[in-house]
Amino acid sequence: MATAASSPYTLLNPSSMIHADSQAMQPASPYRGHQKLLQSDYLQSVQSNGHPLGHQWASTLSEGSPWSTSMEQQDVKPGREDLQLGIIHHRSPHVSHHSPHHNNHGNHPGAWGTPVSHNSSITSAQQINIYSQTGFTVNGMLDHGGLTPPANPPGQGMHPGLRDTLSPEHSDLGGHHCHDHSDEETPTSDELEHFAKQFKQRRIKLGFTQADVGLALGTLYGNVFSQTTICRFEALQLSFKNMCKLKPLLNKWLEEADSSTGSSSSIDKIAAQGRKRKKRTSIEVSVKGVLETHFLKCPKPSAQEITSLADSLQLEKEVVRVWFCNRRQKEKRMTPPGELPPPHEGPYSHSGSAGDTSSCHDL
DNA sequence: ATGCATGAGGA
DNA sequence: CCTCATGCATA
Repeated sequence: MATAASSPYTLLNPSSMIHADSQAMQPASPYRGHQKLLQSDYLQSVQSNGHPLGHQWASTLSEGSPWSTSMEQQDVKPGREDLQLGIIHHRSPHVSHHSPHHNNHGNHPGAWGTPVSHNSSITSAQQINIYSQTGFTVNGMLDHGGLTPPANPPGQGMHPGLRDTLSPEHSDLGGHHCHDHSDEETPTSDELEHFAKQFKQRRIKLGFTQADVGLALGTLYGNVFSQTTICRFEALQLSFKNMCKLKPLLNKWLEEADSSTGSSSSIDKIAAQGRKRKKRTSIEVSVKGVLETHFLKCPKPSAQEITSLADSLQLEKEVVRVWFCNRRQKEKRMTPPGELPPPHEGPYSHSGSAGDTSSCHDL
């Protein structure tokens, strides 16, 4: 049960509540140009390492990483809200200094496929940093009754169109570069991985949960994050860009948490999104299998294919479409700490010929 | 920790 | 429609 007719929304027009407007319909290749490119992209990556994009994230097993096996740390919260009473008052003298060692795993810059050389997001992040440094600590910010508006949407400042195409040469455009900040330029995958690992450890050490951190970020910088996001960050399950964006924030939090051992987490409940969320549809394993099979054949099925697929699987079209979207995202993120090496071959059905139109057929 | 979902932005 | 960042709900 709980398949197609499980959602209460199914009673109505599934699309009536969403946005069933007739939008501009597009032929077939909306993105990178040609599907062929896409396909080769996928195939290439898969063939390269066995996993897409060939991210070598989990290649850091050199130093007995404590974050793999059975490291179970869920809720070790000593009482963050009541933390004002019996708090952990043991701050480490100096534990924060990462060794400037990098480049060891044969990792090349931009291992994530999309080397974002310079993100405006980073820049904006730095802006908020200085902003928050205006002079109030965690304790000092408790008077947020009036809610001091950071008044700056940090996450919105990034434009996905900044693809650096030139090498780091001495290109003088107009003579404008006068920034001498500490660092946080563009962390490498290696740095990110290390940071994530350290972050997790310290977080646990301090007795904070992932959710706590998410909320703290909100009170500190105005950007709330959920447990999910923090979790994904620690697990390196975000895109490179996303990781880069979050790192400065989390780093700042670390500093704060470290310095203010007697901090009081103020919980801000600004949740007011009266949005009815659709019940999570549970897709049966067998159905998932079918979907995965199709995904291997064609990661980006057309609307028509989705429709027919949904029909045969007795699922809503939206569900199937979303499933594919999520699947693609999953493939895109970096290799999870789980392990890499599946010596297997993913897609066993190579179209073979060189003159493949790269169009998904088969119906 | 993850699966399905929403939404903004983009071509 | 897609990608991408993010999160509720859940296993």
